[in-house]
Amino acid sequence: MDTLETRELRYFVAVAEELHFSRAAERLGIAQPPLSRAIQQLERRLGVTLFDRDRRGVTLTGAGRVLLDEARSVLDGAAAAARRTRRAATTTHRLTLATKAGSNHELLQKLLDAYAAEPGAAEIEILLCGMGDQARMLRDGRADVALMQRPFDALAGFDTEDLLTEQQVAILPAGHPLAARTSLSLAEISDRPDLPVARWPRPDGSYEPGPGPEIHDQAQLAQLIALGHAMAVLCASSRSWLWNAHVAVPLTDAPYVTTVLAWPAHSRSRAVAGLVRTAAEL
Amino acid sequence: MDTLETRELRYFVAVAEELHFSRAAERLGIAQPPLSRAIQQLERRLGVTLFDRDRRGVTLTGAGRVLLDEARSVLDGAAAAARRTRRAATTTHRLTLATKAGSNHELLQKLLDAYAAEPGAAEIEILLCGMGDQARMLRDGRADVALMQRPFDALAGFDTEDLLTEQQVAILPAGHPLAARTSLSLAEISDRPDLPVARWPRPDGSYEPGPGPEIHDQAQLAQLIALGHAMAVLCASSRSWLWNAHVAVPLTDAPYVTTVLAWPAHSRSRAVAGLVRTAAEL
DNA sequence: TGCCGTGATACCGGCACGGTATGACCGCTT
DNA sequence: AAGCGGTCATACCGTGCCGGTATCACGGCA
Repeated sequence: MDTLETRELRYFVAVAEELHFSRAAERLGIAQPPLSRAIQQLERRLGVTLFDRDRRGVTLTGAGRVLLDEARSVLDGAAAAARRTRRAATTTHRLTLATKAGSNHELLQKLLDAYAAEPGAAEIEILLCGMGDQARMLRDGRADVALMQRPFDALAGFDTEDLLTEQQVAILPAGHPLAARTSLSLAEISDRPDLPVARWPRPDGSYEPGPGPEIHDQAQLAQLIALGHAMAVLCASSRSWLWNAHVAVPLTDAPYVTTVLAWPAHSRSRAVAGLVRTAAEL
Repeated sequence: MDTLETRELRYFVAVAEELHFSRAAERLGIAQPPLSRAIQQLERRLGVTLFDRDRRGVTLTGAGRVLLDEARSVLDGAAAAARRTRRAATTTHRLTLATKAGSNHELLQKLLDAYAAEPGAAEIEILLCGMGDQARMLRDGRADVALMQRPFDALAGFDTEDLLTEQQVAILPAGHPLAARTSLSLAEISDRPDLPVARWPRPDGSYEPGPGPEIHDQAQLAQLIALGHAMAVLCASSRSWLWNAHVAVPLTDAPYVTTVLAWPAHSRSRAVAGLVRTAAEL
């Protein structure tokens, strides 16, 4: 059973994405004939036809679609392997922890303090990233561990340790009528024309349609809420960065949010294991 | 940023496992000098020394240990990619579901029935495997989805959908004094010389030391319990295969067991997605 | 029916991979 | 201390694969 070479997978992905041999070859910086040959060779080795070369164009077969997913995943893994190895060599005994900027400050502080007290603890570097970038950082080897939130972040492919489960709260401008309440339901805060819910960007950078303002970072969100132009739903620990002009009201029927420590599933790093152990004992 | 070739990774893993260039070369079926050269080349390309070539032998550096994990994971991924692609080509529109033999019969039946009723449902092949083999089957591409149990099975690296959470029960021989109870605690059933807890094999095939009998499959377990030679702790749905000579008593303080549907994290197969959707609606 | 554009084929050259021979170095033995 | 066995590195060479150029086969289109 001969194993696939990453060169073949790179070539295959290029063709599968372009659905055009000449353009794919150009993108790869090689000529078209060698590319055709490489793909044929790959198909022969697998014993599977990956493309239908119809007149009027090239299309993926079912097996081709499967291989496209798989190949991307393998190539990402290989790139991550190189990056992680390089990082391990240069920044010895150092962990990079990715976290959403500004969230879960107390929890992070507690984790770092507890870990620092461990014997043989590694230095920890904090990598602040925006909305859901932690998964990418973890996947491509720029970070060793990350703080993420269930059910918001995509945890697929990672190993996790639950750290903290908390209620969600509505963040309102202090003067608003709802701000006086001691608790709220989702129905009460949705579709209010006077106070729309702010919209975060999705992983691909787009926004889902809706009345609320599009926001990019927490500072902007804080400002908008303080001005009375929007409200937001966040987890309870966000209270730590609220202004005087903000009020947090618990939401009784919103799903609970669990903050987890996540790391690549196959990681066997001693330092990661140590951090996870202290996290589990928090 | 040049990407690693799987050939280099294969060579590296061989040397890292043997810690001996000549033996590794023999295992790879090549001569020693080309292997030395390939490793040097890899080290140059990464800009990282992976081995300490000390007198009295070769040892892995820290970065080398990292790369060993990563390389194994990438190679496994590449092998799985080939296998999944081949399977996709030969067994069109067919899903392979791995599950522990005999467990969760009702749940599986319900899932299969519900899925079969979906329009455009794929055929489903059931792959019965022993203790925790599902993870391997899923990882190496022999299965598309699996039924697994939290917290028993290692779910790292998979995407999951919770199906059913249930209590654990103690399975006792009908005549035993404890069998008359309506509930039990873990403390009450542990370390009983008259009725030891049966021991399952671990993933590596070994058994942890203890007084109970070593068992291999469910039939054997059922027999031993019926004979009054052992007891076992299982999840409540195991009741479906109990004999008349067995009694199941709920355990009040044992952790709950969640049966989940698991699939490779990066899978985007239409058929898997369909099965997951129906599973989520159960 | 030319013409363009597509992917496939034919052929060739360079280079990287693998093989053989040998070197450098170390530890062990006598 | 010198010889020996063992290990990895170096030197050198041949070959096979990869990639390039030229060209073919074929379909769509004016």
